[in-house]
Amino acid sequence: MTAVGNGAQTTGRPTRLPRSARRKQLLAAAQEVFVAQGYHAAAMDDIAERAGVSKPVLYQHFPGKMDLYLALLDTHCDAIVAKVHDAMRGTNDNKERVGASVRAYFDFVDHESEAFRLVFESDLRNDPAVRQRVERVEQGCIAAITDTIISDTGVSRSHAELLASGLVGAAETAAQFWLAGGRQVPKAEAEALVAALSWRGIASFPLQGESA
Amino acid sequence: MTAVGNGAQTTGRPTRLPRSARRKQLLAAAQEVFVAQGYHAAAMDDIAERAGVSKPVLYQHFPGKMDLYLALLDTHCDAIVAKVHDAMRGTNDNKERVGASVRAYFDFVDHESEAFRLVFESDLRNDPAVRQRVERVEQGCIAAITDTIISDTGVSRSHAELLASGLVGAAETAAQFWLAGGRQVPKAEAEALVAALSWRGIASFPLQGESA
DNA sequence: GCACAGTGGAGGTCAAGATCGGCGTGCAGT
DNA sequence: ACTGCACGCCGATCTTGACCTCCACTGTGC
Repeated sequence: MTAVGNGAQTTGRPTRLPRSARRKQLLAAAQEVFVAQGYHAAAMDDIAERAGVSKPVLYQHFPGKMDLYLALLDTHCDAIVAKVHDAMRGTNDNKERVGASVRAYFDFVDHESEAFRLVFESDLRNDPAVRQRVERVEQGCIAAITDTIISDTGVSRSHAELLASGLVGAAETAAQFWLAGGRQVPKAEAEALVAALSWRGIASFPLQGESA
Repeated sequence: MTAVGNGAQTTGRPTRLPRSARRKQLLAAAQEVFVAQGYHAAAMDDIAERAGVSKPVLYQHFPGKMDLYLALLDTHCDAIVAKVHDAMRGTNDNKERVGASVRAYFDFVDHESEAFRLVFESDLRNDPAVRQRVERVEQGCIAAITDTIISDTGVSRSHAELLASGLVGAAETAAQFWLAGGRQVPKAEAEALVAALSWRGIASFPLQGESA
């Protein structure tokens, strides 16, 4: 049962890989398993088997299961935050910014590896290290949008943060819903729809104060 | 160390409670522990100790840890879906509907027990039974809003679902952000802000088709 | 005074993360 | 080219920890 023949391996026989290549391959295998099963249900045996190696090899590259998970998590956390930041910096047109942000979320979610589940559906939020990273992602995205809202509308920071969190939530949830529903709407159309919803929501904020 | 003296108990000494009262107390203790630690980190010993009883008693009331968790989950899943449904049925004014929905999420999140974490931050989404329930919540909320959107704007169902998911995500994320940030904004003000964002976003949809 | 019911602490089982003695392969030196 | 070596890999194992049950005690009603 340590039999090879899984898709992630280059050859069908146990090959001796250079250190870095083996590491990358192990990360890829771990990601597939974590995404498919979640952290707790994923066994180190599963990951090793998926990679076509034995457990000791895994432990020769990573000290433990958590380190493996955190390595993957860090990669993708950085990715989504960077995408949102780029969306803010890429233009000065706020409507464009909203569109680009929404696209960022859809792209992130639409990536074939489904790695977004590591961030959005982690079953380890109770672990401090993971919690910190996941919260940092949301805080980071919200902060980027918050700054733009403040400088362009003049509402208070706490209000702007709340608005930003709403926009982030809309994009995030809609993107995940779109994917889970089987892409019933073409991607560009879905993005445009959510962008329109968000833009119409936020656009008129500078003009009139929010009354109770 | 099995000493009593925890807040959840009526008396400080081992008391003989009627069946249903004991069950309710066990559920309350379990909820506190699950909310604070998550499913995996919560031990049955912790729950029993929290309730001031011994483990056998716990197992006389619930067959296993999962059953206990599902019982709690079901309660709160029903609660939030019902709240959103009520928000839709309570009025015919769509602006009011949006406001009531947002309030529903804020109320749900603001409940002192923090039970919303069982639904929104469950570390058991990978378990089929739990996944089904959590997805059913989101689907249920989205469906209720979707129906209203369809009947009042005439957009296609798939588009309406996408819009509804965006609104749900905005309310959900904003409510959680508001709470996590320490209620920096008064509740009514936060609700009004998010409601305004959502209403401005959705209100103009019947008038003009969403162009690309 | 006595039977009884229900509690409390100690233990079994099992799964999963983390590790040790063989093995086969490629290489260097002569 | 042949032999000894060193290194990376694998099968089998250990241990921990958490869910789930068994022996002694206590308080009560007759």
